[in-house]
Amino acid sequence: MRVTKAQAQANRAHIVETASALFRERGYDGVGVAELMAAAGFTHGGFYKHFRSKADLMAEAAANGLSQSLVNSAGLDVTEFVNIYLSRAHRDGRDVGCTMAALCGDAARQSEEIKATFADGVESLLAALEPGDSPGDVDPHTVRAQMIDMLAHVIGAVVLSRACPDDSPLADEILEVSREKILGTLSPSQAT
Amino acid sequence: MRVTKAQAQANRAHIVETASALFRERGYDGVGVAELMAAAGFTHGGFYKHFRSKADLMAEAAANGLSQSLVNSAGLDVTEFVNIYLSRAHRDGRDVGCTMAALCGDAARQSEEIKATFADGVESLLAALEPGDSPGDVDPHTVRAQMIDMLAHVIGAVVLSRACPDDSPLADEILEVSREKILGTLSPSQAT
DNA sequence: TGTACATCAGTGAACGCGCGTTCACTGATGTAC
DNA sequence: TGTACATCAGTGAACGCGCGTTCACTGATGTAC
Repeated sequence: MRVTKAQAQANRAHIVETASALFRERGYDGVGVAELMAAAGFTHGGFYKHFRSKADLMAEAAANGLSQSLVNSAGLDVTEFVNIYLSRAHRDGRDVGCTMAALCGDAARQSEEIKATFADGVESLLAALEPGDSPGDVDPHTVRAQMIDMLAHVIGAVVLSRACPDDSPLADEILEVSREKILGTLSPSQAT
Repeated sequence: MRVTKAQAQANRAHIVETASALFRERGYDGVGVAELMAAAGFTHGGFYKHFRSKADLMAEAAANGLSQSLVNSAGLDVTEFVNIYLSRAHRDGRDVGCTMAALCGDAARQSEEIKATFADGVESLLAALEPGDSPGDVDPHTVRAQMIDMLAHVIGAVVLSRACPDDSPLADEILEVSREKILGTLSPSQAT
């Protein structure tokens, strides 16, 4: 039953990606090792040939998910980013969506290692986004503040919207209202 | 070992409050029935004399915690609310802080009943806060939109800040930047 | 290039443990007369 | 008001179950000669 080195490496990566999606959908406590390995197409025993513990995988899955978000949004104009982030599709697609939005509530209760991974994810995302056509303020300090605030804002809107019942008017209202307000903050003309 | 009807009722309320604090601190999956009852000063067997299941208690604890937030912030001017909400003290005191900020990430994966409880909590909070000295727009629709957006915004800031390592500069930066931005949005003069 | 042996990714049963829940029991409270 | 009995909040042992983790085993891959 031995497998090629390359194949083993690919299998490992596949497990990490499967875990990343499952954790986003059900939370760290909501997915067991056995279920996870089954979802990835393996039996659970082999898990410890790849990872020292479930906690190790959690950290790796977080890093993987965060860098995935990075890839998805690198070079995106802030306006595009906000529109995608606050779409119903993103809110309803937890497993393929932003790891921060899906797991930052859980991350707060996890190890310092995982929290550090999240903090790194925030910094990377800030660096990857294009500030867009801001008014005259190209002061890096101001731009960074604006980006941090924007990120907290969109995450809050998605997280709060997800906490409402499926198909509830309030869930959609939160998304729509926040999108308008945030875009208004970003564009040169201070629209409402 | 029987106990006065009034005492039993008080014990029940005490269990709900203990649960509300513990769930906020560790999440719904992070606290077991036995540990919870011990924290409230009882043995675990008696739990089912008060609640049909752990899920039932979760819903009740959520409702209790949300109405607690309501009491704490009823009649508060929005500016005061934001200042308190985005304080380090609130971020670091999960167990005594806002249930929405502590558990909305978890709520998204729970029953529709719990989600409905959260949605009700949002509506109640919106009704309880004083809009403050907004410019000229006393249009209820506009005020409501502003309040929803503000709520998503502060929750996002707290949740994201909590996902960063303890005492990390970024955690504090998120809080400070967001506070400035949000207060700027609320006050008549559009400060940065 | 071919043969002999070591390696190790993957398998599936088993481990101890803590979970949510049930149950027989206790004894003070509540109720009926 | 006093007595006899039913109720039921709280106790603590026990239940089945799924969890994270360990282990002996398999057999194709990798390596040494």
